[in-house]
Amino acid sequence: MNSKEKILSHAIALFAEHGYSGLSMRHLATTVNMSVASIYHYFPDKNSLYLAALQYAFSAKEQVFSLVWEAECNEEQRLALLVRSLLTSLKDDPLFHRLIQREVLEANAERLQMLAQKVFNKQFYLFTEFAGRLAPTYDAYLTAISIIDIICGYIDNLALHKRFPGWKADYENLDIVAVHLTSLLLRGLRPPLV
Amino acid sequence: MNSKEKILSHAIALFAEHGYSGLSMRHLATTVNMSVASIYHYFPDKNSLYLAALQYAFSAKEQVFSLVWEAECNEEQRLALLVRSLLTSLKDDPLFHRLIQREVLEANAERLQMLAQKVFNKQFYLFTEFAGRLAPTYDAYLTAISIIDIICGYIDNLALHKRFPGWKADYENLDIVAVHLTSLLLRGLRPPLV
DNA sequence: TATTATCTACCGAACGTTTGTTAGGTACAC
DNA sequence: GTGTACCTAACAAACGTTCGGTAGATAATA
Repeated sequence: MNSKEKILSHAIALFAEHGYSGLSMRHLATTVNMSVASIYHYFPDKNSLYLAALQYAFSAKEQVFSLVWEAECNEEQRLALLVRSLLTSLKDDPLFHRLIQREVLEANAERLQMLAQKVFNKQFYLFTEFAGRLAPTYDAYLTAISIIDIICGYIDNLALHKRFPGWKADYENLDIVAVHLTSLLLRGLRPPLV
Repeated sequence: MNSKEKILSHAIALFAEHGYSGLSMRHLATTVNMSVASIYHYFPDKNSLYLAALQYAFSAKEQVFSLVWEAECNEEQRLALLVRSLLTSLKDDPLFHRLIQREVLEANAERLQMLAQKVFNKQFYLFTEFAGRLAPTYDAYLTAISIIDIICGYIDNLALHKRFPGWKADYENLDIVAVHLTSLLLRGLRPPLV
């Protein structure tokens, strides 16, 4: 790993932890064992570094779901696989998860546009196609974002949910949660009962 | 509204927009038309001001759901009411929504504990009770957080979802979204088909 | 009632520190 | 000799915070 990649990978972790304005160039420089000036040798300013770190982080996640889309199974089994994969990949990579959360929260219109079009576009397209096959009775777009939101919402709010009275260790077991969410979605997306 | 409340209400808006480290005391002072020193007359430091602003914001939201819990209707109608109320109250008060999002994202264990126990505790209890009556077949806790997460997730990710190809203006119409989410949840929470 | 003391609400100006950024330089490779 | 990779040291600006003060209201005293 060369110096530029070393800076980027540390920047991802630190931006995820402290946010854009919460991370100083000196803090980053100390972490990567370099001088501040050396970082400016690779990136013109802090904002460019941040954008580069974002793209670097996302590029590594591009093909996470190819396994799901390419699996040879029926669409209900694919949903189970999808729920499990999305839950795990968000929970096992908290830095990436925080980075997305921060970006969705703080990004301006232009950056959100970039995120939607350059990073998630293809995956979202595959997602809506799948949603249409899984639940042809319903609007594929709404189906897709409902699946995404209930999964992401679970992980997003996990830290808070854990503090409510009644919490059991089971609820953090992704196998159990995945089964619960999958079956809820499967029933919910069946054609309406007359 | 006295000076202290004026400072707090502006602080809520500005912290929600810029985050803790993104908002300077000078910026806040300019916004409330006061000197920086005057703010320090009311609050000992920036951190105390932030905590005071949090509690001030949350105290106004305490009884938002009493209407839902007290409505005289069956539990399926109550779910519809709940989905509608939560969607609207998050979407119509984006400052409050952002403040929660930031807090869930950035808070340490201690602050999350306070948020869960001092702010949302009672509402969450009522929520799980309701979840148990609505879907007695399933785990009330998982039911409750699934309902919360799919609704909050929708609003949380709305800004991003809007940028995906295929987006229609309808999807921002809360009446339409509420109907979609309510019926998905109602079907999803029915007893399993054998 | 007049005077003095106390308190509250505010302010300008400054404190020392940290911020993003840059200028100018060294060491080594090609 | 030109370029890359890095450095120390400094810049101006912005940061959270504090000091010492003023103006006016309120209370206490004579």
